[in-house]
Amino acid sequence: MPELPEVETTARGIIPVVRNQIVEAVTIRQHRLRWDVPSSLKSLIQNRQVFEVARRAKYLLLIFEHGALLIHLGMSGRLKILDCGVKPERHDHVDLVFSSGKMLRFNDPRRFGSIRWLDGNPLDSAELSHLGPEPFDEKFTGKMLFEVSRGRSITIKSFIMDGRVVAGIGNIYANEALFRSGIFPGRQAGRIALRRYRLLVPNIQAVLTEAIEAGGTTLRDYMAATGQPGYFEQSLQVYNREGQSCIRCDGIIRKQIISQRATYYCGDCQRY
DNA sequence: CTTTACGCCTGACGGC
DNA sequence: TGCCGTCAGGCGTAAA
Repeated sequence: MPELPEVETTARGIIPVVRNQIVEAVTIRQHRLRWDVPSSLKSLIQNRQVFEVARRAKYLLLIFEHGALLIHLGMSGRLKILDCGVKPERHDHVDLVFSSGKMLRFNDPRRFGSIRWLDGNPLDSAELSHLGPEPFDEKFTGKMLFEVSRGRSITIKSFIMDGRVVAGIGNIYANEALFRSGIFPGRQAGRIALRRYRLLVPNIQAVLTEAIEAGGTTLRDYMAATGQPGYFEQSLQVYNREGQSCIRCDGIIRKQIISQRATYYCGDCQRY
């Protein structure tokens, strides 16, 4: 499900309910997520205060004084804000109940998501320290992408979806940013010129910003923690538009599998 | 080192 | 109506 804009929307949605709140209770109905939910979770966070909510790549962080809860939504995960006492539904795996009477509930049908505990400063953890810059970080520039890509034969689409290069770009927004930049997704990253990377970076930032402002993209089951769907689907220019006409030229949107992932592009304005 | 293929899971959908 | 194959927004790991 969620890429950076959806995780960011979720983070913003839970801040009013979670920040500065004390964890009163923890319920784990299903331990088996992508990684096992630690059985020590309750003793780690009960009666402790969340003092900040953050996002890094597609991870959500509930930051405590002594460590952080690292939440990943995988493909189908979501968080729900509810009043405590609401009966659980199918795939409601973990509840965090706060002393305010509100509850954060993790639901994930496919269980590709995860909830892990990180001791100490989360940014120093093995889980996060290998990540590249955030797309809005000043270190993320066309020049940087150009330099890091020299000698790489990987496709440009896989390259920008690699979290070690830049954090948080998933399949939908990789497709959209490459379309906006007129770059063929299957082109080798090492064979793209500096001026084209200088075009790509602001286009990545623009599509992510617009998607965040629209509350994300709801294709199947994505919902913000507040229960609101995202409205960016209607702004998608290539994703899921196979066979339809290009919004910019007379071309037709094609679909091709690149690096095992559905890839959409205009056959006319993304030639190389 | 880089690149690719493959699971981990459930549910929705289309074809027969 | 039901069965079966395919596909889905992520990502770590193993293998090449």
